[in-house]
Amino acid sequence: MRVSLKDVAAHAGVSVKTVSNVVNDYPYVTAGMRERVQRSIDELGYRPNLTARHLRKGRTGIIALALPELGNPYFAELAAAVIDAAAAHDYTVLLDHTGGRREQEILVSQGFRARVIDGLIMSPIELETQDLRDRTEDVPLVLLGERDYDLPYDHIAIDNVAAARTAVRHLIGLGRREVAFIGDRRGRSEPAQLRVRGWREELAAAGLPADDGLVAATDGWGHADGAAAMTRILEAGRRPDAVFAYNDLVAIGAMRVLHARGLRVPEDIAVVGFDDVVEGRFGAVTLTSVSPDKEAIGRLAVESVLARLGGQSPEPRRFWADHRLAERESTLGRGAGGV
Amino acid sequence: MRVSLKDVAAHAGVSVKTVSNVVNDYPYVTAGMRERVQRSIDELGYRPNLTARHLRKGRTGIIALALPELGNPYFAELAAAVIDAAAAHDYTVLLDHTGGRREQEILVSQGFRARVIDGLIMSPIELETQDLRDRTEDVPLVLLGERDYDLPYDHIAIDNVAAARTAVRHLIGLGRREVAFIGDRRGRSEPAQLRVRGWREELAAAGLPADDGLVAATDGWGHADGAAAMTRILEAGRRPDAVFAYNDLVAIGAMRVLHARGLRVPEDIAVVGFDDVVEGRFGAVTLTSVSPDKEAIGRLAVESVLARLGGQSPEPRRFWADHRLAERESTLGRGAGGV
DNA sequence: GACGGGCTGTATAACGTTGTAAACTCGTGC
DNA sequence: GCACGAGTTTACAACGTTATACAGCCCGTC
Repeated sequence: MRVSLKDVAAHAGVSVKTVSNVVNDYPYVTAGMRERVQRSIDELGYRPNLTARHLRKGRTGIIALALPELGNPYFAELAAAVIDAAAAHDYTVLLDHTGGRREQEILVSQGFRARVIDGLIMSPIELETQDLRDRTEDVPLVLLGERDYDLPYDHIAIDNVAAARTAVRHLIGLGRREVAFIGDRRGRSEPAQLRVRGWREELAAAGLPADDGLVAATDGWGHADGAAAMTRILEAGRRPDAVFAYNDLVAIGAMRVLHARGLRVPEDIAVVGFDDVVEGRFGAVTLTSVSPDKEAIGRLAVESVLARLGGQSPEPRRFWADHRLAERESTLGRGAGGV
Repeated sequence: MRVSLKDVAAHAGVSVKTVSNVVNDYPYVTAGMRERVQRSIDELGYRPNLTARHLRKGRTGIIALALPELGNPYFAELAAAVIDAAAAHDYTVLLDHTGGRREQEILVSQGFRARVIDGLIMSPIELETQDLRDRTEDVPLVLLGERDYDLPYDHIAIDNVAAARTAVRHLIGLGRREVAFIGDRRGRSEPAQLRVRGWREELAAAGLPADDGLVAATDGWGHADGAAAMTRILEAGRRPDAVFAYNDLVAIGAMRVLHARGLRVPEDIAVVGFDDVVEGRFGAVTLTSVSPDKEAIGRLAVESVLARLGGQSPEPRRFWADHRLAERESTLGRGAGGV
């Protein structure tokens, strides 16, 4: 069995609480006593049992981060940001993946990790407002990604409509007139809808028609989905001169198809992605992408969830993280580009 | 405050233990009693406190997985495999990232998560044998990735030398004679050394010289490292006809440079990567790669660590997971290829 | 020289759960 | 009518920790 406070106390000939005091840097311990206890601690190799400590304290020091897809580097990079932000507050992150499936998202939001976590940060894909309304769990929850949940939860997002408009404006600025959108999900995803809306608004602002034949829906948001959607557009006889993709993976999948069919990026078709993942910086054609401030998102998420730990319920807030457009070869006009 | 067994017991007018028995499906509970207690549980919305349960039971139901880099899709995909395998045993995975830094790896192996996890699966990069010998923590540890630690820990790996030989043999089979290796780390990484050894052995077996000028060291194993190393080789005036990269990211970074300099893959230079990440299947030129059986690795890792949970210490074992060569365009010979 | 007050250390009781063992409730057999 | 045992429920202790409250001690003060 392992060494507990009791063992150390016996070894040093003091009370359990005194050892605890030394461990916790309680001020009223004489130097001599501190040293004597410390020696026993070192000798026996004592290390505190966090489970017990947290049972007593009511906190575990762990927050969960539920993401739809670890394989998507955007989420991996976001996870790194959250982990770092949590570490700055001495918190550890328990990573979950939901696969973006509603079933699983409900389970997680209902806290099937019951009581082992202090808070939950979740990036939902299919979760519905009603699912959250039904939530009984009292562990603080913070949502990532823009959704119009009208619910008392903090929310960290970037302005998807504005970001999409930035991307489309950039394409139009290159002289493109037929801009396709790849990665809609037929109403099952709010972020996708918002990006489509931004696409539509910006086209309208430029006096261009928003052609629904150029909006391609996908099942998921991986490389293969982008490739399939691009193929579908081309085989329908359409030949847009620009593509705005839901995310970088979709964009890269689409570019793969363009390349395979001999269409040049950006000369024939310019492409803009979303997320600014590292992968987009190393293809044969580097990818222009909307770049959300992942560090800010991670930091805000951790801070929001920790702020609610005390049990206080401040007004639910919506935080907007910044984004910018990282311009690269896939939309190269007269110059610019690079990594 | 939250609902505890005590509250439910009071509400139902029974003892705490009876409620516990109902919760745990203890067989000797009458149907009537079970129903009555269950009603109270539902009414009060009771949910067990895992911290307390685990303090009592000595297990937390959590295993940690320490990986060097979440941003590398190989590790993300591996993590998914581990999470799935753990879920099959009702275990949850706590994900750590060490950044591949020795300092951090030591910390993790020494269990700074002290007592909150039942076991640890770790994929070390810089960790030394001595660091593990100094390990005092008694949480079961399983190592991923091939290292020649002569230590009593289970080990899951693929045969790196054999895998590297397969890759190089494939290149030689295409008629290539000058095969570069990109991604050595000057003795600081055992897997890299083993892959270099495989490269060397296979060249020797084919009667070809192993030219050290064609072995490029890198600082890390990301896209940028591959790009930098490839640039160095070319600027040294070398022009190999094939490249075997430490992993896919390095390979993709190298291909980016080749493309930028107008060298064609595979016509001028064939490329083989390692890990078979999804990203490699969607570049302009799809990437041939050594494909480790990630599901098997995840499953074996979880099973090994759980097997040691009881405190028994069976002989440390070394498990070999399978690998195969996934052939794609970057080594296209006379036919073949595809996704 | 008794008294008050700041400094140290300790005994005890929790936190919420489950294992152990004992106690209670029946129906059955003699 | 009573012992017996199988079935059911309970009291208690324990997991390892920390909060609370208190008991000494030393010191300076009146």
